[in-house]
Amino acid sequence: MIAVQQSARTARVGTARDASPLAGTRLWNSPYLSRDEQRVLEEAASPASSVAPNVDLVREGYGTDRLLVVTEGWVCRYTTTQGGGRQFPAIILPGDVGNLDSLLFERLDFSVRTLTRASVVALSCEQALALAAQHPGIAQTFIWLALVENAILGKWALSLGRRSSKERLAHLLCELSVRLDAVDGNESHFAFPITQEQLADSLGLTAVHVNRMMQYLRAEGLVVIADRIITLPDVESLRRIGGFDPAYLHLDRSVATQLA
Amino acid sequence: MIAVQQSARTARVGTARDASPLAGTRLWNSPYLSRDEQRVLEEAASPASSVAPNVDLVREGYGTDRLLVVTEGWVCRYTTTQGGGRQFPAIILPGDVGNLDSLLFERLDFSVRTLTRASVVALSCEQALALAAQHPGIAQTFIWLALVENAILGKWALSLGRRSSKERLAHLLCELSVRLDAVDGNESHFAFPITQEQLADSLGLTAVHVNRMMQYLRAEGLVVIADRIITLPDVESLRRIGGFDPAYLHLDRSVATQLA
DNA sequence: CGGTTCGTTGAGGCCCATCAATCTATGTGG
DNA sequence: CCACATAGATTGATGGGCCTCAACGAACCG
Repeated sequence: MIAVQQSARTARVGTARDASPLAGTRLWNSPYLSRDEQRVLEEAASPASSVAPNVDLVREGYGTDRLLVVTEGWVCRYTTTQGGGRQFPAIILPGDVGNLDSLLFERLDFSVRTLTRASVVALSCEQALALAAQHPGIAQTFIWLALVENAILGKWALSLGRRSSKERLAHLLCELSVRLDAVDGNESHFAFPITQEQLADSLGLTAVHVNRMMQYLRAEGLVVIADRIITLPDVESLRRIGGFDPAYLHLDRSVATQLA
Repeated sequence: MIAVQQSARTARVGTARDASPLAGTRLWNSPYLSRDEQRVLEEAASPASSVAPNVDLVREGYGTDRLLVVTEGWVCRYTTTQGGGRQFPAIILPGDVGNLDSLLFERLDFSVRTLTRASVVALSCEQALALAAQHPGIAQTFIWLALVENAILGKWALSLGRRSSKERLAHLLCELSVRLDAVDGNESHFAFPITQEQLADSLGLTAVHVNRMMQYLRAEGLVVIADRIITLPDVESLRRIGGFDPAYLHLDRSVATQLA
């Protein structure tokens, strides 16, 4: 099945055959990098290290001197209110950078935490900044990564502020399917290791209500979940419900077309 | 009154005496720019042009070849749901860039619209990118601008997802007072040209409910509004209500300390 | 002075939170 | 291999925060 291959590909970005642990990463696949710049980045990257689920990689108010590039597993950013409420400003999928902010900021204003077991490649911030200063393509890549994050977060804000719970869930599922490159025709199929409570923290809802909305989507035949694998048999309908238009992910010039 | 001077300062970033229309702008005041880089940016900027209130500068799905730097007035980004719901992912204050995304993206995934009469300085995207490639400080400045936008939006997501309407409003007022550099001791005082409907679109609420929460804050003596000027007599209490901590604005290395 | 925008107020209702219990799956130690 | 513990999913009952609809007042303006 194509879908299975895709979910395998998205679950692990780099393969043993690749020269660099960064291979397949958005940082590495950036359309703004020359071969030379790609090579320079590769050399600066540390080997991947494995991290258990539910581990904080960085805590809000603290900093790191390393950029964390996730190559396997799901990671989140989270922030909390004084009352204990938790909200994810981002879900970080294989290939994404977890803490781009560390490039310029001493202290992060969010925490970064693994949702599943994950593989993380580290890159010295100092070195990354120095490389950006020497190589325009690397600098542009960082700008690009930040702008795409921004675009995604902007749509999350729209969901959080103006969409019903059902629409929010549908929109998030559509976004994940596209970001994981798991859309195959009008179907989508990918590993879905996240709990309903974590979904709730992404959507600004309670786990109980996420459960009910998930049941609704299942009853409509728009979502099938089995063995932590999710199938979206009718992506088009789900997109209509969520008001999802993939344009904001700006995949036109990125990895997707590079592979084509 | 110091407060009045501050509100004047924040309402108009550049002054007639400044050589460049960019003067006072976050782009121009970036801590990462050398004098030389500042000068190069100045030369690339067009003179400021005035725009009426409620005018779209760019529409979602379209693009511009110009970076729009707001030097006077308030501007917003907005997105809409299929049902007509509107949400601001950002409020753009004097000194901010309205459409950083245009640097790299053909089409914007939000619209940019004036809330008040505004002055806008344009900067060719092509030229800006070329300058970023030649001048590391300019490239870092763009990264910095994008990361700060991201940090702000992340906190908005926390508000939208997990804070009550009262907390949301308090948090936004605190954020605006700091971004406008209008905090003076435990008081704050600044021009407040935004309607309650526009506030609602920032907060993911209805105008009716914003009105009620505003009344609540006024009744508590935490907000005073007269002649489109807002006064926060007790910033500390307002921050406690909103769970506001200005760290996420990352002002430590920026304009504020540059002026000191 | 009439029109328009914005702020204000009230009544009623719904979406989603809250609280609590049950069920299932997984894992773990004896 | 079973008893038990734990995490996650599910279900039900109840309530509240915010929305919706509607009307009115106030300020501004040509």
